Amino acid sequence: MPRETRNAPPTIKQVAALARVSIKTVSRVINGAAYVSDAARRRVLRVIERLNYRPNALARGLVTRRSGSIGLVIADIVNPFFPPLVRGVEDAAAARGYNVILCDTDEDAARERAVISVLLEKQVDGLILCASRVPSGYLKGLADEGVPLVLVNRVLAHPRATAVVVDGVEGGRRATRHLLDLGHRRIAYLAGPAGSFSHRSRLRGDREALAARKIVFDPSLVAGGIASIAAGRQAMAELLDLKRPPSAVFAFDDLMAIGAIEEVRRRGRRVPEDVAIVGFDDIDLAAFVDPPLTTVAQPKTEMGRLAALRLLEMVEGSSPPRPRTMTLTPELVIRRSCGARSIPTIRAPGTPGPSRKEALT
Amino acid sequence: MPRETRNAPPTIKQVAALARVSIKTVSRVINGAAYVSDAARRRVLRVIERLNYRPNALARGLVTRRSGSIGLVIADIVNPFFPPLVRGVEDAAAARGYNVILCDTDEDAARERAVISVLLEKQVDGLILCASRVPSGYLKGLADEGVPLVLVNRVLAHPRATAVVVDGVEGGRRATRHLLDLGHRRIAYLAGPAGSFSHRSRLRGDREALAARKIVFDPSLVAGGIASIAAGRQAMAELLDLKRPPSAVFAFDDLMAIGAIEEVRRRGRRVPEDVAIVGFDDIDLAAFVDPPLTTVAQPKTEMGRLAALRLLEMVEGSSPPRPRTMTLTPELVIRRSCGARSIPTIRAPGTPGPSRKEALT
DNA sequence: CTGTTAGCGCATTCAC
DNA sequence: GTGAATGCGCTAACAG
Repeated sequence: MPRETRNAPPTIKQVAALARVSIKTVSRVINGAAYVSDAARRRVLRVIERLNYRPNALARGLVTRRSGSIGLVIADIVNPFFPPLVRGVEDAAAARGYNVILCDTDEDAARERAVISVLLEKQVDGLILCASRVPSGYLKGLADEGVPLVLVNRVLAHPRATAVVVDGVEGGRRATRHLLDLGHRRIAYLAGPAGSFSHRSRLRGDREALAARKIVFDPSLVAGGIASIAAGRQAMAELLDLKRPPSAVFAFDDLMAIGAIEEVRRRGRRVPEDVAIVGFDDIDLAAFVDPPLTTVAQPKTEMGRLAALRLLEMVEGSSPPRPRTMTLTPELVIRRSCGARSIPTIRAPGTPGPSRKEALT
Repeated sequence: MPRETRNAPPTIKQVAALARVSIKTVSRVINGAAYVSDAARRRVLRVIERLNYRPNALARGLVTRRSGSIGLVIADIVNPFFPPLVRGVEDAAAARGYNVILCDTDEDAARERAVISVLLEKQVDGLILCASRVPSGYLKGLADEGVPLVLVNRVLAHPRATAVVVDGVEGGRRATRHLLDLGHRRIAYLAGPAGSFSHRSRLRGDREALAARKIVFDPSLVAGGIASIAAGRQAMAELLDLKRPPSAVFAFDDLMAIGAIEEVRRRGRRVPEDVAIVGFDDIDLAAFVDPPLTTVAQPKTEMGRLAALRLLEMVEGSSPPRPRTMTLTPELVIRRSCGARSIPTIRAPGTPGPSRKEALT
């Protein structure tokens, strides 16, 4: 029997009345705690069933100071890097009875602050921040307030903040070293967003690998600044227009690497014969582009899972889990965009999963 | 000055005290409504700033009966079909001040019921259900309760339910007709999940197109049942093992189509020369696989946007918007997996955007 | 094992 | 223009 407006949902009071018990008893059977006589419990359950009663989580949260929701802040769910990560946190959260409120920022610091603010008003029990672009001071302020906080791929020097990062420096080193091992000497870097912590560390790894081989870093071999296919294409174009174009490029992420491949081929040149390309992330697409992309894989789902697990430890436990920063080591996945001896079949996306290593902070 | 535990956040009461006004006045300046003297407002604002006060949305929701959150239920965020859709609803929701709580069901009806239940406990203001697998009766029950409900790619005969669907029958017709126009007569169908409404309509479109050309539908030319690359590969294998294998296949979605391409090539045969393949969805990957996939495009972001807009109309307005079912027409994107005269350059993903048509219900 | 009494933080009648 | 009182639906002490 449909009615005109949203029906007033049944309350715990009505359930109690119909079951002829006190409110508290109903509360007890709902929360499973304490002892309730079997008879009473059965009556209550029957009424709950009949009324289709659902406890109001807002009311509950108001008193318990727990909303049962966590906030997940990412750059953009359409960026293929994020779905696996989101899924990882969702699954871990759901397993412990939490929901996730998802917010995209497009890497805009102002929007990030705004969504964090709203999330906090909604009384989320904690926050997972990916691709965070707000100043450290702001983040420390949150941590000082006592907001459980987990950062992904960014660290924060604060006793109450926690992070899950994959070692971007090492990833950059491995990428560039791979190119060096293949004989390349003019290796370009397709830069990610200037404000990005990941970008900085990958670039650092790149320079370290170069330095280790006594190759001087050439700043003219850096182009880009936005992580997208289009930007990768554009940056590659600039590089190709150089008097002495690079023979290889290490891209901030797979999206840029794919754009770079497109641009190289658009000009009638070949990958990897004319230009070798390494990406970063190992998004699903990477295995399917032509040629399949050699890339530094991040364990995305695992990162999400770990971030959620650590966050919930902070929420439910007392002190932040140790080590405060959990560092995972990324792995080079060799496919065909570099001309190295490649594995025979296309690697199924997400199969091997990079190794994991914890580092103290 | 960090403390050990989460600080007790400031309340409206403290703000009122420090600003030397009543609670109500604070409430007024926060909600922007009613008149407040400039002096009082300024004082309040200053205190809010100083205390870093954030109104407690749970408490507010308890009294207003509005949580400011909507529930978004999808199959799996890792399936490339969903991110653009999710982004569409997120953006539309954010623009009106709503957050979205995301839940994956993996197309499991029991899990779907469970997440819906939790979402309702959290007092979401409405629900967007994609890839819904629960019985219609259950959905009608929700609608009867007065829960604002928008279904995506599924319809529900109920005066208070609303839907955004892309015409799967027409999509199927276009896909198969395209193959027929290319001269194919043995056209297989890679089936999606049996419980899927999208699957049923696409299959129907396929059969209608066949019938229109007086071709008898051959049930042995149907394989599959799961929407994934692996399942597509598997199903294609079965088809290829037939005494009389098909010369073309229409796949339930792009993932299956990509799996099919892989299997065909694994056997040393070519796409489209030996087997022509059409997919459905136009996920980003489709433009990048080799050969680029001809597919029936769904306007994913737009679907999400419309779903959110309609939901919020129901939430904030009185009656469900008309037409109750909004039908979008999908468009065939011709690339190279069918051997048709294809467009010269790779179509940038998501560029043209299928046409839109509303249909009354 | 069970009921009674207080609020949680806020918005909302009313008066003033 | 503003304030005091009431309750949203629920949990948490405490008795009993």
